[in-house]
Amino acid sequence: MNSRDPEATRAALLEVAAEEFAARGYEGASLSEIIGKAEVSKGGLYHHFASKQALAYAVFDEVFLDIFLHKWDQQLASADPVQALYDKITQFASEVTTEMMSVGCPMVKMAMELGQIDPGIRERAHRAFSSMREQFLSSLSNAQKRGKLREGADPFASSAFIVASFQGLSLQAQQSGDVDSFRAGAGCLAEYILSLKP
Amino acid sequence: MNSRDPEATRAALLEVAAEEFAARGYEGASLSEIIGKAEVSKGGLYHHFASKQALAYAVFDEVFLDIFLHKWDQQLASADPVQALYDKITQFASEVTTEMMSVGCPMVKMAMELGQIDPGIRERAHRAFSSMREQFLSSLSNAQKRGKLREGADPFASSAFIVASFQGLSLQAQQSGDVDSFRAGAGCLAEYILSLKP
DNA sequence: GCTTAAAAACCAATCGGTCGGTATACTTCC
DNA sequence: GGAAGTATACCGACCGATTGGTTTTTAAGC
Repeated sequence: MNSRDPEATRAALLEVAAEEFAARGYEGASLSEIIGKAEVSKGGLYHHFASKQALAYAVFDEVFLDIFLHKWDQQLASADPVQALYDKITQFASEVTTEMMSVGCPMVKMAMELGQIDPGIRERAHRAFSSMREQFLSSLSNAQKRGKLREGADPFASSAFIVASFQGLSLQAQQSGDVDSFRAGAGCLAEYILSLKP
Repeated sequence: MNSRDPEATRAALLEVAAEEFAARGYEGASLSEIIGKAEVSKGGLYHHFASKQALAYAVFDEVFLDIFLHKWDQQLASADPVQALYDKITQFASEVTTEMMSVGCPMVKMAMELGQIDPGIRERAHRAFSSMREQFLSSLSNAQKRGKLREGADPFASSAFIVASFQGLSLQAQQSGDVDSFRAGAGCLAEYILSLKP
């Protein structure tokens, strides 16, 4: 990586760092390992990032956050988001394998490890969840206006519940490794979503 | 702590280690810090625990697991567990404060950090979730026999869903710090639980 | 030729872990 | 019951390795 291409160098560092942080956590990840895999020297890393913390912030903002915030884009943009969410979840539940479950969301993992310690991460996590909730709220509110969501349903509450439930199911699946209970639980969630239809 | 009381020494180490692991994570916690707060020497620690990993296993088994597995004891042992769960969740949602939300379950945190890396932790987490699911399943199945759970309900699926949803809500609350959306989400969960009544 | 990306050597601090040794307690034997 | 021997509990100096981070040097590109 001595081809003097700053953007490529930065991107390589960001990519490898994201892998390492996701796999070993913030404290567990070592800069030596990162620069080794990215084939960048120590000086190169510290030219682009002021500290390990700054690197983590960049990974959070530029890698993890994107994955997190665009997970439901397609469903929420649909003309009938309730139906789209139902379809996606039932489909996902039927296709899921043990390997898929073991991954987990890197954003959540980093927020969990550092949220209590690092105000910067806490703030970022807060913003991320707020954004996702707003996405759902906006989509479901519009759906309600178009008559695609039951009149009595509370879009705000439903948003919070759906997001949290899915996250909980994923987390439990990841830590438990039990496909059957994930499928069963996801079935209940799908059922709940269906109950939101008019 | 040179009063030669092995059990007390061990207990002190376990207690402090639990705090440190919960606050800073496994990698973030330092043995020097732990022995400092517990007022035990390095040799004392390594007399009781073979390694940092062994200490973490002990904390998991003897501290975190208990908290995790007995959280719903009272509700599940009730004559009408569905109603008891509903009551507990609505009560909790109404009483919850920002400080309470920021804690999070230490077992889940440790499982999240080490589950992908350490087979011992992965196995323990798997057992923990299985146990909790079995607790719910057994309680709900019995309730169904006694006519306290709707005939058409699936105790297995409902167990998985309730546990996962509550975990997801807690996690989102912890990372987001938003009391309102937790309350709203918990309201939906309570509503779902109520729908399981005959 | 000046700026800047990247490399390389280097730093103090801290990490988990080891080890020789000491003080206390429990057994054993006379 | 007291001496001797053994096991346990604990101490703290020390270890090599590694950590995140800094400084110095090299070299590429407008």
